[in-house]
Amino acid sequence: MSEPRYQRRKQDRPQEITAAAFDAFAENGYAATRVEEVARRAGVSKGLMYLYFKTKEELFKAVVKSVVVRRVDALIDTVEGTEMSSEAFIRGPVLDFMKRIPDSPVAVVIRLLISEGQRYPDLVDYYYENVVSRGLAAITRLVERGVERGEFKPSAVTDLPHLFVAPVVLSVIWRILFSKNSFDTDRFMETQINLILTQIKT
Amino acid sequence: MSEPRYQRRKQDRPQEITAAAFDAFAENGYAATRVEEVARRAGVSKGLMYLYFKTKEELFKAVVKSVVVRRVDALIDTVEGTEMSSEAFIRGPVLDFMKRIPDSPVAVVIRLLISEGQRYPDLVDYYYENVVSRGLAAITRLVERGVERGEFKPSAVTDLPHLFVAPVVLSVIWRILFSKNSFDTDRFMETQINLILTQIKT
Amino acid sequence: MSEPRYQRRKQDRPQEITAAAFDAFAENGYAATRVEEVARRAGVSKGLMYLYFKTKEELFKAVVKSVVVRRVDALIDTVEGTEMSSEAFIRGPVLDFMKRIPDSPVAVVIRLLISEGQRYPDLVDYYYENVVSRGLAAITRLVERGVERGEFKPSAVTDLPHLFVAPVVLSVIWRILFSKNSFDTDRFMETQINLILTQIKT
Amino acid sequence: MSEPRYQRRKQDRPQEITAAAFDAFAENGYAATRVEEVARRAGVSKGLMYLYFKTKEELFKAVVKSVVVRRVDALIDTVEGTEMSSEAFIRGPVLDFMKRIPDSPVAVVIRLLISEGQRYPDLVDYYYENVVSRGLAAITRLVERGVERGEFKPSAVTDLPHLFVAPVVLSVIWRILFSKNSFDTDRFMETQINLILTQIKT
DNA sequence: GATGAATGAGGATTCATTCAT
DNA sequence: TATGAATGAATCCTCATTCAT
Repeated sequence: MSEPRYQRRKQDRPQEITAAAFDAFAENGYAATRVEEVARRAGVSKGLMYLYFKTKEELFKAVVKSVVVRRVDALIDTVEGTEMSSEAFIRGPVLDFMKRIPDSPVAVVIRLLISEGQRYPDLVDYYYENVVSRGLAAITRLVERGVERGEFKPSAVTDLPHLFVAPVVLSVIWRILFSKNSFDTDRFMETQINLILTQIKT
Repeated sequence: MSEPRYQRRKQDRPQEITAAAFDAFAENGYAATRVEEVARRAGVSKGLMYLYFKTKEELFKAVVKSVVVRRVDALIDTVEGTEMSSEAFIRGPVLDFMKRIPDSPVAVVIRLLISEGQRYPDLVDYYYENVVSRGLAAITRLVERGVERGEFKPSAVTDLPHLFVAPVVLSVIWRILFSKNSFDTDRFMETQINLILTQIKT
Repeated sequence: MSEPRYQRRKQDRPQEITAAAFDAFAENGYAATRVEEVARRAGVSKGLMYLYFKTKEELFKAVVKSVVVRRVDALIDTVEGTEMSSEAFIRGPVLDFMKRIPDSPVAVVIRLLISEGQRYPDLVDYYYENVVSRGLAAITRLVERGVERGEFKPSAVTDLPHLFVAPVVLSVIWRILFSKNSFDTDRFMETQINLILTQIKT
Repeated sequence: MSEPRYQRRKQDRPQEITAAAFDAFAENGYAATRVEEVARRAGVSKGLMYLYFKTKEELFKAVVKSVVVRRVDALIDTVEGTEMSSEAFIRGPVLDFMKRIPDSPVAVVIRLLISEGQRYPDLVDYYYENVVSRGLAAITRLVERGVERGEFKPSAVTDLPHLFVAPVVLSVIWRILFSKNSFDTDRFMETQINLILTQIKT
């Protein structure tokens, strides 16, 4: 009947724990989440958590690092590999990717970084280097490729990939804070992309 | 350390305390700031603080509410009162206002809301209604006025004032997280405004 | 009827707490004594202890330092100030002092130092310099004075003040460990003093 | 780190574990030594340790009991068996034995007993009966034999074998606490033996 | 027998809040 | 009022001990 209350599952534990911690942090934030609560959600004892993560801080860092990275890499790879026109690529995969972010774990991580980042500068650095910097570089590359191919004309947009990202950031923050006053973030992003492309298309 | 400079008058106390709390929260976040630290900064005893604010939460709410509101109202009033063309108004006062936000207390409040907002929904509501909603309405009105006057053509921008705000939000978040990898947020906002105006101008 | 459960007695607290801690450490040793237990004995809350002593370790150090020092100084002063013959001084005040040690707080401190000293080398150094080294120097001085006065002949005892101290140390350890198999430590010390004096008297 | 060198034989396990525990306790004391650390040093799993010693306390008792006993017996036997004069025996084997104690495991056990003895009175009793009491009896017997043989005259020393032991105890404590301010404990013990023998020789 | 993953009671420490002065 | 000493619930973390494998 009852589950064995004692199971050896060394392989899966770290992920189970970070997953549980992710949920807990997402709901209550880092400071307000008790280690015991994470353990409970992971179906594990408090002590076991400390076998895998030396401190609550380390658990936090593991949680943050466990999210995102793969997704960015995937997108970056596609940029180079695709046969699509730059515009089609932006209106297609890039926009899709952007639209998914506000509902993805990324939004949670952004919230956590904003809340706790000041105390974990190395974590912020990690994120800047692995996600932000590479993401922006990918967009820049995409625009440059459009220029090289004669699809786009040179413009300020080339050094301001932030223009593409701005509506995503606003949408994420909006989702975090004002989910009950939602607005159509998809259309918002589409409109911004339109603005940009209209401007730079040859 | 920092002795109170003069004998403070009682009626200034609450503001002095919220100002001290604002600084402390700005530096360390809400959870990591001790009530005692706020008292020390305000040059006041812990006990006295509790005379003005019944709990740390209440102090937090007072801090958040103490920021921003006046500024938004001022801008909103100007929209109606001005003789300037809509474009000139946007490129002038509005853009100036936007540029100042990332270095203003607003950035701090945004950080605090993102960190702690989940636990204080009424505070988020307060902000939404008094700042966000009214700010966006003001932008919408501005664009509409441009349309009425024949300066702008009707477009999606009318119901997406968020387009104006997006670069501000990104800049704020950037300042909070990546201040050491700064980029030219002024030029960023100008470029976005350009994008929008180019599109909607008749 | 009931004692007020909340009393402001800033002046006395540190001593009350170290006194309570001394008793608790004496009974159970450092590691086995809970901070809460010390607080209970001091009639004080756990939290208050941390107002006066930042950690349990610091409390421990304060306890150790609170004992002994005055006594050693007093004896040392007397050595120089007295008119007594060296022999009379040794058989009188010195022997009395020695006899009292095994039942004094010093015995407790010695036990604590032996138990925990390895982890607090600075505390051991403190004791060596303030108690051991000065105590031995005082004895050496006493013997030298006897030689100068022609009461004693020069001998190995001059550089081995430890000979005077050895029975005290054994008595202390005995008291700590074998109090239920007590032996006459007073007579033991007298006999040792006799041995020494018989040997060095002119 | 330290791989077990050979496939150990089962019958050696308990001794290997107590030896490892002895080293660990010697370095860090009982309370500060983790069972896991002992297991690691013994090249054995934690679980296996609990097969041999039901609790950490039991292991501690085994460690304490594993030391010393044989040496005392050996010395006691020699007292009766020897052809040497009492003085020669004391200045020879006995003094040698004494000199070796401060650097021997006995010093560690003394420290452990002083630290933890209060909680393990049966262990202290065990030590008193098997080591202290018998050791002192052996010295008493030795002196008595000297008296019987006309080498020594009757004196207080007969019932104060502690006089022989005192410098050993001081040396042990000194070694434990002040090893960095070492002094010549060998000469110290010799001088004490000299004092005693000079006094009691016929 | 062995292992070491898993458990959870126990203990140090923090800090918002109270209240005697 | 004003103070800051005093309180104690809350929470992180450790480590002896157990037990599935």
